[in-house]
Amino acid sequence: MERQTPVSPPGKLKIINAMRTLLENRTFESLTISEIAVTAGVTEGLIYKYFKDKRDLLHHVLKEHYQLFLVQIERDLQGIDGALNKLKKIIWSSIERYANHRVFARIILLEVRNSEEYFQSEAYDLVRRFNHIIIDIINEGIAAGEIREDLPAGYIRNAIFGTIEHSCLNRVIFNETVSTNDAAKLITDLLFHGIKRSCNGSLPSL
Amino acid sequence: MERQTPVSPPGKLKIINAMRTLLENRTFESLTISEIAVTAGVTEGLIYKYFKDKRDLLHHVLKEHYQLFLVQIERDLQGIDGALNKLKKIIWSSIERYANHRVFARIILLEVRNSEEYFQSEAYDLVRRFNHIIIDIINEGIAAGEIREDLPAGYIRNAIFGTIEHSCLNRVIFNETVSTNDAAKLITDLLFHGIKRSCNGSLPSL
DNA sequence: AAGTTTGGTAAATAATATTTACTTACTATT
DNA sequence: AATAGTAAGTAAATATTATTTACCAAACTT
Repeated sequence: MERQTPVSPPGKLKIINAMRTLLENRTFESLTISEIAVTAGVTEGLIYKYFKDKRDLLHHVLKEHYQLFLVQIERDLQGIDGALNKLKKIIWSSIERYANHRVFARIILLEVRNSEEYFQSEAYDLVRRFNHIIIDIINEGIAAGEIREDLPAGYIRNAIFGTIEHSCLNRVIFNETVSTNDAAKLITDLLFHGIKRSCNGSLPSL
Repeated sequence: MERQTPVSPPGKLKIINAMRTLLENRTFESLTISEIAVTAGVTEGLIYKYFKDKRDLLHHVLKEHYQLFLVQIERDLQGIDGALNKLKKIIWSSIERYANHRVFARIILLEVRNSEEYFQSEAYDLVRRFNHIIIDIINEGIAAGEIREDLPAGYIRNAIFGTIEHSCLNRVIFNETVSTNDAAKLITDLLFHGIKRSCNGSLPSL
């Protein structure tokens, strides 16, 4: 028995593409199934053949985005040595992603988290995988003496992502534009050296 | 012409209380207007007399919560000198609030941000006011030489709230329980001194 | 060639947010 | 005291929209 290449039927692809297109200018909640169906050129019923409900369709689109992002991140990290250097790169990549994919920034930061199903979805599985990557790097840094050992790795991860997300949130909500490089540099510096003024605080060696 | 004390009619109060009660165990989206009306002991129509829509009712409940929180914060800060000490207290108060008001933590962190109206609501006005307080403290700290002057105040604020919110998010989603004091201490230490291991990093003087 | 799966349609259903038209009671004014 | 006006509240109608159901046709299996 050969394994069939599970190529998606055209209708399914059209639905997914329509969803992505509509999300470009519209909020998830404001989209109606009928609208999605019309844009995709299929009937409403077909959407429910391939997706459990409207949210499930969103999660699918999001999952595809995360898949690309994870590939990109793995690639970005190649050839970089040292936990702090890796974290620095991850911070940059994350900010760059939010800046260049405003739609997904909006969805991820604002629109998807208010359903319990999201945290059970395959999309969120990929978020977990990403988290693991970070935690591993942090632990590597602690073991190597690069990162303080008196802070739990989970808190460090929360600080990194909390800071990034909160910073990007303002950009999403109020449509501000900031240079990715500047933001990444500032956030890295802040998280690595802290906000307190001290003997070595203002001269980041990195 | 005397100014009338604008005392809320009983129906309105019943609606607000019903909403608060229902939110205790239920997610906002899952609540129906009819359910809220039945719980409040009023008819559905009355809800629309006092609130523009379901969301507006949520924003009202949230606003009342923020009002109490702001009063509490102002009080918490009294008698504390030094920007870093004030920030430390604010971090503690914020974490304490999320820990002791899990319902509002859920609403604020997950359920309310996916509507544009929220960012125009009176509830969000109070968030802005809170933000101003923080920014002022940060600038005070920079002026006094307590806080690094090469980091924009906005980024510092984002780091503080991003870290707090991200940390509390995990607790809300996965129902973890962590001691407020421990979390506050760790987060403060992390933000003040950074994650990088350095000569003075592991011996916080605060 | 018969049976079964797959891609797809079209209309019915059901849930539920919101509106409308209407009552009743109170408050102020002359 | 009569009346106009307003605020609190009701009950039912409406309208939107997600979701389900029943059905069709082509393709694939054996």
